[in-house]
Amino acid sequence: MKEETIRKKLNKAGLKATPARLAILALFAKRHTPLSADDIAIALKKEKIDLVTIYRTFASLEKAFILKRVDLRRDAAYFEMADNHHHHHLVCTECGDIEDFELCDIGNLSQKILKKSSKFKAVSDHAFELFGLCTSCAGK
Amino acid sequence: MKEETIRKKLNKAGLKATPARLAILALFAKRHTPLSADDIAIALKKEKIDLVTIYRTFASLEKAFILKRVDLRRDAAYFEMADNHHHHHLVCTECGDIEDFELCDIGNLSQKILKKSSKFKAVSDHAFELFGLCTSCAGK
DNA sequence: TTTCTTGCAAATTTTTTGCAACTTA
DNA sequence: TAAGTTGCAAAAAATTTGCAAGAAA
Repeated sequence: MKEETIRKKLNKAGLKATPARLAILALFAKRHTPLSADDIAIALKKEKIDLVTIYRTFASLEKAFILKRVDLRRDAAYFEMADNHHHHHLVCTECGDIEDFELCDIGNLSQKILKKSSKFKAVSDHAFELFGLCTSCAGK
Repeated sequence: MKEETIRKKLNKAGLKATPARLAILALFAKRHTPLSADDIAIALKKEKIDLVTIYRTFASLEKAFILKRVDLRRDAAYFEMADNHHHHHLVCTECGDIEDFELCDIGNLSQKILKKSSKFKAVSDHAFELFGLCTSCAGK
């Protein structure tokens, strides 16, 4: 993703295009896998971005729907670009390896569920991840 | 759930039926909502179960498939009885309120996804939660 | 009695807050 | 310049570890 695109995105959200945000978003755009605060600190150690800044960036970009949280059942919080083509993850419970998949019928499903619900009025997002064994871990 | 049932479950898993485990599982059986370590410590404060014990109980019961982890996008880890009728959650992003739903086609879906996968051999579990607004928060 | 569990203290790890200095628009 | 951001230090919260004492099978 071009820096210009990222700047526009931030702008539209009313967020300033600071070096930290640009670097973090560029990293998310380059890597197509969920990243934790620590992952980012390590990958951008040359840029020396404070962990606090990374956490605050997560918070502001999540609120702006630029990043989205991904549940990997790990210790730390993971995020991903929100605008990538809609997809979810197969997660290996043994080695943590991740594969994306796009097949996701959940838009329909969630409308059905919402209709049946007595307490909910709207659904804005969903978590959908599959946990299992990758070929190499299953072989062991 | 009767204590006898719980004892059997633990037994079958090769785990000892200690007071802490019995109390924790009884609580999970009574409340039908996901609970964090803290929730349990508070609910069972009369029993004075150490937080460390609760975390260790989570670990052993999760491994034994007696408890399962639930992703609520909160700060702490939440668990639930694993054997309850299969269900998932609508989670209000505003107030945290939870409603269960049972409609879940994911068994089929995950087989389809697995077939298409190049790296995965088996899927043993899935996370599927919907995030949105409950009626009362949507009204605000 | 043997093995598994617990509690306590202490350490780690993850995430958040306060505040002054500094950038971006 | 005004509003939003960052880094640093410190705190808070969540989770884990070591070890000796205690309980279950």
